[in-house]
Amino acid sequence: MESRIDRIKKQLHGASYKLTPQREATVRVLLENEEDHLSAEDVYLLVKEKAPEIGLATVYRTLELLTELKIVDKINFGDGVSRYDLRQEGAAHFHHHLVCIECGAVDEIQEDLLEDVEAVVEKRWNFQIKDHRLTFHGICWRCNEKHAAEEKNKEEKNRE
Amino acid sequence: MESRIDRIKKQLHGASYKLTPQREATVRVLLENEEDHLSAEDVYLLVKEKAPEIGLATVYRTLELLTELKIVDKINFGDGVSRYDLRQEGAAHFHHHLVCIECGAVDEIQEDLLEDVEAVVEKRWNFQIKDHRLTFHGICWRCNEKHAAEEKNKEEKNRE
DNA sequence: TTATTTAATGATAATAATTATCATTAAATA
DNA sequence: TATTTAATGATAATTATTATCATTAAATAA
Ligand SMILES: [Mn+2]
Ligand SMILES: [Mn+2]
Ligand SMILES: [Zn+2]
Ligand SMILES: [Zn+2]
Repeated sequence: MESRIDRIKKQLHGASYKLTPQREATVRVLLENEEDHLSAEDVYLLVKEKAPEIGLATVYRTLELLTELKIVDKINFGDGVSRYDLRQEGAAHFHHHLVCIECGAVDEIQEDLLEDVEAVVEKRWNFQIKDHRLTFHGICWRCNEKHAAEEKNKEEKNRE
Repeated sequence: MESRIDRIKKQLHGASYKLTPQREATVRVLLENEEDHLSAEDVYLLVKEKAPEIGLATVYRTLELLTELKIVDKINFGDGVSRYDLRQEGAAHFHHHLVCIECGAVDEIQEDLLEDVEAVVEKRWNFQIKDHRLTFHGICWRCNEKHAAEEKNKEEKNRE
């Protein structure tokens, strides 16, 4: 974890930026909530708990900077706010997302899965792919299981 | 074209909405600019040319309605505005996009390409896919060709 | 038809996310 | 130490979108 911070520090230095206390606090919040998809406001509130003097503008600026350096990815799930997602270290591409239209959960797919598709796109459309965004909208495994259980229950009642 | 409007009219009626003159004017603008990716404001300005009395709120409402009925898809390319895209008639899923990071062009891929990936996601993640968004970011064929031409030019100069 | 209810519209106010501004502070450098 | 530069925090400005509400159009009932 500390090493992760160190590596991010080096990435910043490499682009001649400093890891100021505010920036570090922001990065820590992102690391501590890696599985979430926080908005700038979300990050701001969490950072404030540990560094109450920080300003919202600084959080926006830091998130913008981290996006520029491809340390985080900015993503929009269509709810009117941008969300920020730590990129897996060394990942060539952004990971994929599963958005549940029933419960709102957002799950992640770290596997690439797109290698073949990208090969086709690069060749057939002569498009040099640098990154991508792939989001599936549908019903998550939790909701699916819940429905299956309900279904089973109903059948049992019917048999009585 | 007229038949396309008629079918949309029927879709609206099927959900007990009317195709009012304002709604029709909005749909026509979308049909006439099918290859574009217009924002609500863009649509508003274009509709105004033919139906100057229309209000911005009505355009927003119409676009929302059309999205609900899956006649258009709402998409966000990360530039802070929602864009509206007519769905291909009878298409199960939204088409894909190629966003050029050099010239800003947005091209479309109508082919599915994701069948295999979706089969994997449905099975391995027990996720019931209803729709998706897939956008590639990179360098478009026009910019690629331009670079190739420049490269060739430079080589020729060198040989002299 | 005319009266009445309902749906849709247009103008505009309100909201909310993001960006810009600017004075202040911290850090780096001379 | 003095000076330049980078970063910050407060807050104003901007902008896309949504909410409100009076008015109009359409559908329906009488
Ligand atoms: Mn994610
Ligand atoms: Mn499109
Ligand atoms: Zn769910
Ligand atoms: Zn291009």
